[in-house]
Amino acid sequence: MDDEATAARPRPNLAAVAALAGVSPSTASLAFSGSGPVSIATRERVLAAAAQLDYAGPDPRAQSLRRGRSGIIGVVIEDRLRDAFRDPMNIAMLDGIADETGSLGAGLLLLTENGEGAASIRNAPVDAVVLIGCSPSLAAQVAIFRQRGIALVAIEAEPMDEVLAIDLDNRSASHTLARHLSDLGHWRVAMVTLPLDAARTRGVLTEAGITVSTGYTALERIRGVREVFADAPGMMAAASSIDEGLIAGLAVLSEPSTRPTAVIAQSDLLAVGVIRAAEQLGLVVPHDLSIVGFDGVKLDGIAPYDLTTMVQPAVEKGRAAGRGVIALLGGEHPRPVCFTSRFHLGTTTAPPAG
Amino acid sequence: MDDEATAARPRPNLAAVAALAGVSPSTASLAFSGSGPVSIATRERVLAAAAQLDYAGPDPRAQSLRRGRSGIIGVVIEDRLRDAFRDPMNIAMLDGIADETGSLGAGLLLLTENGEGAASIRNAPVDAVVLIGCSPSLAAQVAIFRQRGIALVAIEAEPMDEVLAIDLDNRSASHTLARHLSDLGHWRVAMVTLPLDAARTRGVLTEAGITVSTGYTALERIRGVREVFADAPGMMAAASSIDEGLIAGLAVLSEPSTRPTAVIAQSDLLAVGVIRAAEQLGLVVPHDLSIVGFDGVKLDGIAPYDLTTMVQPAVEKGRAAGRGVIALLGGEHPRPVCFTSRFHLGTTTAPPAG
DNA sequence: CGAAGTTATCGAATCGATTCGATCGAACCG
DNA sequence: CGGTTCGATCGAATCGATTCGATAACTTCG
Repeated sequence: MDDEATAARPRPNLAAVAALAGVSPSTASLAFSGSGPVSIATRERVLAAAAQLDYAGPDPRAQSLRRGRSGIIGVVIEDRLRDAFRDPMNIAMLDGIADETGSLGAGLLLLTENGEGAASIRNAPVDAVVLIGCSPSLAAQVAIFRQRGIALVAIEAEPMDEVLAIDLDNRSASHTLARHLSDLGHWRVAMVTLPLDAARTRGVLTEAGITVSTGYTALERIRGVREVFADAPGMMAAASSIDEGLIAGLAVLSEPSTRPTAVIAQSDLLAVGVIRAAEQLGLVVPHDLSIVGFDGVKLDGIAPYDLTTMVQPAVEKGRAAGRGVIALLGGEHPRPVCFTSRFHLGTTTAPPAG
Repeated sequence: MDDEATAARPRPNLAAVAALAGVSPSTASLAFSGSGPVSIATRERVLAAAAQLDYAGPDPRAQSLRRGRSGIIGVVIEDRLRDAFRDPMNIAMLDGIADETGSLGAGLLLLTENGEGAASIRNAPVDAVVLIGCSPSLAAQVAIFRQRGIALVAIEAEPMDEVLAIDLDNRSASHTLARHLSDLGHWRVAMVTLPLDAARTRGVLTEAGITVSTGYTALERIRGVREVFADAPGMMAAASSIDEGLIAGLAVLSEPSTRPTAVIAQSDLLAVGVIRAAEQLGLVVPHDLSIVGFDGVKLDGIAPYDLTTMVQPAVEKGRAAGRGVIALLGGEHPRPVCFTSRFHLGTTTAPPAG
């Protein structure tokens, strides 16, 4: 009964509508798309026939085959959505992309690179792809998309051929932060970094680890710091989150003899975690320990700190990526963009106590 | 030069590969899909030809037309991604959906219902759609998808025909919280609710507002509370966030003469905001004011409270929705699911002071 | 050695719409 | 009044793959 009701009602197609309206399929198509000369009477007849048949409009699958465009933009996210969306910067970028590409029609397709997700990278019917953040298998992904002839935009990734780069001044921004601490008189400075490799290994930052790293953003930020503090040690976090900042912060601060007077965290969330760690160890910020972050996340609701940080235009980065996608699809050759971060002096930095 | 390089390289299709390999397109298709008897020699010849032409595999657009399936699952999100993803529950659900539907192939397509997004609802090449949370235009959306013959799953929405419901025990869970406060001796209890209408109106909860409301979850939670406190007043927030909780909290608590002894916030984030409001007004939680939330968000990193709340299985809800999608696409008739929340006694509730 | 049964391959129809070029009729102009 | 032009409509090809039924070759068994 139920099955019959469902199965016995095959979706009508444009040809059926055209037949009922007494016109050819081509005319019916014209009537729907609005492009091309169709008399008002005919159009209304077609629309009436469509209504009578409960026709929902042209099948997007057929359209995308014929037009060679699906209207879908892919966004490649790291393994788990949960992890990716924990970082407010990623959400902001996604929002910016959605803002600009909304007019294209279909929407944003979330693609993950893990396991069975590889299939999604190979099979997704996307017109263009935005690569958010750096991924271990970035090169492999880019190769696949290139072979498929799909337009590519990468946010904060190493420059690559045929990939439109949307970059951030990670290195000089980090330099600015380091310089700020240096100016205050700090010289024992440690870093808490974003993940450097695919495995998101926690632990001490080593030169070997840097060499094989695939984390472009993290690397650039390290380089910026080391332009000022050439030997600054570091601790790698497994993600950009408060929890991870706490873990890394405890590791960095727990040993009093090697305790730095300032910590440069590669994200605001990590910085908040480091502050927590400091508090747990009885250190007063900024008296005993200066802390800087990166991103400019609004912490109003999250933590009662005014963090010294570099504010980056995350939504704007997403918008630029979205505009880049549109330009590429329009056959243009947009130029790469590099955004600059703005220094924000908060209350978490001060001259070293000693 | 560049244009020539790009334009002069039309993507090869399966027919071209077949021609080069000296077989028919049908055989080449068999060789790629692996379904059907193809001799090893032939398959290798086809694959070699594909490699030679730099063929990236069957075009997903053509496949989806032929097969009638795109492998894409749509997820309808409220207006702005930013707003939707501010709520950890939504992220958790999305993650659960992704978990279960990952095997389907293409990925999750984010659909928004605003302005031009309406086009995306009408045109998205999706096989099924998960409606997350309640939307003002839910009925209209459902009508469109139904007409298009797209399988529907709704998380926490009013029961509708041909829509698989994944529900939560919002009413009885809220009853439990209210009962908890009642048992402690509270009788002047106020609510801070999730948005009740499309406009996300802030302000005093009115009976008229309840009547025209489209916010299923918010309504159910109100009903649960009013089973215990029949006349409990409320303040509507514009979103589930700490900021909004602060605003609503200040509104509820600022007038000492009408100040409640307990506040039932409809989400943990709202509850944290209300606690902030209480602190700003010099009230001590839980001595001067008891506060309960809803959701069971991990606040470890966000706020130093152990909130009394109902813990809901958000990821599991998403998983159930994902399984529902798969079942529906498999032609099954899955039964609706209703999850239950678990009471968590924290340190934000106590008997009233007076 | 011929009938029955496999196995590999091919042809052609099909999915549903778009679009270019052709056609037909009517209005317009000299 | 005949030729031209413009507008509306139609036919047919096309997008790229999948899949069913047919065919051919080849094995197996009586």
